[in-house]
Amino acid sequence: MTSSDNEQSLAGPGATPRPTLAAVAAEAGVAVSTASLAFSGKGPVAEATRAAVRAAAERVGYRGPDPRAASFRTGRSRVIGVVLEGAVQSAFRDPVQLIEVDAIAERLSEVGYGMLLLPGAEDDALLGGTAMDAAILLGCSPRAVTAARSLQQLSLPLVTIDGVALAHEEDLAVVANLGVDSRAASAELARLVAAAGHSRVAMVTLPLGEDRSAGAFTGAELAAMSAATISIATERARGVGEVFSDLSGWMAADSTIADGLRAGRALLAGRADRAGRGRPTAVIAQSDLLAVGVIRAAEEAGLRVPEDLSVVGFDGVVVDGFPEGRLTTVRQPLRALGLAAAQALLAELAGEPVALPRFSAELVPGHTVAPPP
Amino acid sequence: MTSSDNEQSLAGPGATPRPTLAAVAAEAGVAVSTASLAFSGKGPVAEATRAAVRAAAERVGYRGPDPRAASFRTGRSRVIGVVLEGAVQSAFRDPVQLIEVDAIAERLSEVGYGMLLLPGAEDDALLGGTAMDAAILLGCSPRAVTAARSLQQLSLPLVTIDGVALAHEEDLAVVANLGVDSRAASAELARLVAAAGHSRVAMVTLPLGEDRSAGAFTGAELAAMSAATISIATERARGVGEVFSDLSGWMAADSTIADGLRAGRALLAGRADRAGRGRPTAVIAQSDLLAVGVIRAAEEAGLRVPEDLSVVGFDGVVVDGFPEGRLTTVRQPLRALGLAAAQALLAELAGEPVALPRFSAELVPGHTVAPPP
DNA sequence: GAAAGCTCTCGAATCGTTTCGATCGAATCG
DNA sequence: CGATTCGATCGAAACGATTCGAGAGCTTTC
Repeated sequence: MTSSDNEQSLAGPGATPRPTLAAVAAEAGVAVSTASLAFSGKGPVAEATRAAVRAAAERVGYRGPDPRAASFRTGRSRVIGVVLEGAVQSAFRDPVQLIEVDAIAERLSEVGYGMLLLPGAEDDALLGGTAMDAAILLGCSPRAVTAARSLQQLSLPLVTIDGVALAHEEDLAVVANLGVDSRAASAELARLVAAAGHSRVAMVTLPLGEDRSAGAFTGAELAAMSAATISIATERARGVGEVFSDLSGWMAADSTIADGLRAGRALLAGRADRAGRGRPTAVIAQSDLLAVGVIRAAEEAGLRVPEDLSVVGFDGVVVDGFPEGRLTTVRQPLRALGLAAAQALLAELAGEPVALPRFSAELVPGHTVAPPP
Repeated sequence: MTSSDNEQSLAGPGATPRPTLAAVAAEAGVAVSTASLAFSGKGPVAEATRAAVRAAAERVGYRGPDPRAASFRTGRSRVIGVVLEGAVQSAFRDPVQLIEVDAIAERLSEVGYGMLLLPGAEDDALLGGTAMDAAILLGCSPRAVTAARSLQQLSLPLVTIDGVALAHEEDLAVVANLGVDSRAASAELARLVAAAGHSRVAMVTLPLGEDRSAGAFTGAELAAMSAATISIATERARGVGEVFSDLSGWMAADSTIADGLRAGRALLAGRADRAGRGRPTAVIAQSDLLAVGVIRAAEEAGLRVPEDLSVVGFDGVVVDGFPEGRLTTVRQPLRALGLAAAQALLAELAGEPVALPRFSAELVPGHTVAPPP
């Protein structure tokens, strides 16, 4: 093929109008209502009639009910919206969201539902402008709260994953807020680090609030931010805080290896940190990607992991180019979370009670924690 | 938040029905048709009336026309489908598709269109079951051809990106087949490698056909496969073939760093390849991810790039953890391709002529090619 | 043999919006 | 001042499916 076959599609005037159920009914010599019943297999229809309708449909080239008409009549469009935190690109650079969305798509397509991907843009016009039956919100940015309100006004069933900020909005009636107990899982990891004997520990966090600018923080600064905001990052920080108080560290702008590398370089630079302590012997990162970045920084600095530096992550995802199972982390049941989110909405739409399992993170011991040198 | 607040949404019986335009019209004391005109801003409506209608809408809590009803009436649902090759996860692990989809989403959301993500599953039920106005097909798997036929039957405008296989299906009337000239770009890279003096060159290809099992191939095998199939991989192989005939190499199962690493290990194992030649001095990889994997394999084997081994890629994407601009490759205008695909469909839907720019790949010289040792 | 109970089919209403043609009043023009 | 035009508004007709209640033709039962 060459660059761009500017092939004018001349489908305009010659386009045959899509055959309707009325045409099928006429062809089969039955009423439209009967044709509908026969085709959908809902009502009591004689086998002969059913066959006749099917044959007629075949003859006139009927390919099933027009989804637009059907969704108008039934009030259901068989589409579920997934509101991302930001652009598609940034959302899907993160394996966590990627796995969740994949699981959602999988479950939805099993039952013939479509997935409408909604970049969490500033503009909520899309939310009201396209038909959907329910929505899943990923993450817990302030934007998600806005989106949730808009969607709520349209009285759409809502489910969030990791929507900690939304869970605290009293007036939002949400079907479910899914997610593991980030705080407990973080505490568990922190205890593991403490048990190995570390005391000079630094933390690499996800963005703590709206402000996405990266940089170092002291324990006091972290405490102030944690008090003011509710987010996944502050939840996890609180968990670590149960074990290590007054931790300083670095806030990353995003959950990427590159950000982790930057964080690692800053933390391992050798000079004392802003609180006056020496180089940390352990780093608690709030995501696996960040942790891998920190490990890369350690290697750059000639430090061995875990002999010279212990590192833990969070999420339990497979990081490209990093041996699976090596990193000490906790594994979130991301696929299960995605499936459950989809399932919860499908049940809600079907009018069935929504039964939600409990989700918990599982410790992955790995090989990146050892006693301090 | 704890694991799973099983918060029963009791919105069922108490749910207020969505206010309709009729309610607004009644409140404002005008006809429904006038209310529609006033609200949409289409017809000639007196300023006073418009204001009255807006005020009435505000009072009754009208939040714009029901998208289902509107799309039923107009026959447009303001949704465009994007058919992926496989699961969401595998499609979006590839930065190439990720950037394209991101660009599509961006353009669509600018004009208030939604993006329906359709995993290219075996089942085409979804394609006919949910309302969309047009579709974009990514990649050129055999599955895409099937999907294209289904969508064509629904007389939906179609655009492909890198749909070389589809471009050769005579009976498919497609608005546009977008993509750079992969063959020419590959030839350009191959000439660059040849100019550096290489003759023992191996190729790492993307899956050549339906068969996705990885493994080594000889020149003859490659020729046979190229003759039998049309795909991005065979196109690029042909381009390289213009410069180096009878190239052997390795077919990767997927465009990932891990697959590139595997390929590199196999090719650099030191023993002669199946055609009896020694270790290659240059590797032409069909994607940047594969190329980075090969470079990692070279490092593992203690080879320096480019001093001991030259490596080129394809795509021009930023690979996490690899310095931007270092890899010798060609850059595809991926964002532009995505934007153009969306734009082409929007124009087609608007009945405007579709003007497509020419897309060409741009050589990124990089620093991974040098004369053979 | 009539009443009751089936199974199958049908007609009609309905969903909420957009759009087309008609109408009505006021302003413009000759 | 009457004829014409134009802008603003309205009523009604779609769009295509689903669904409900009614009824037609059976068979079963007393």
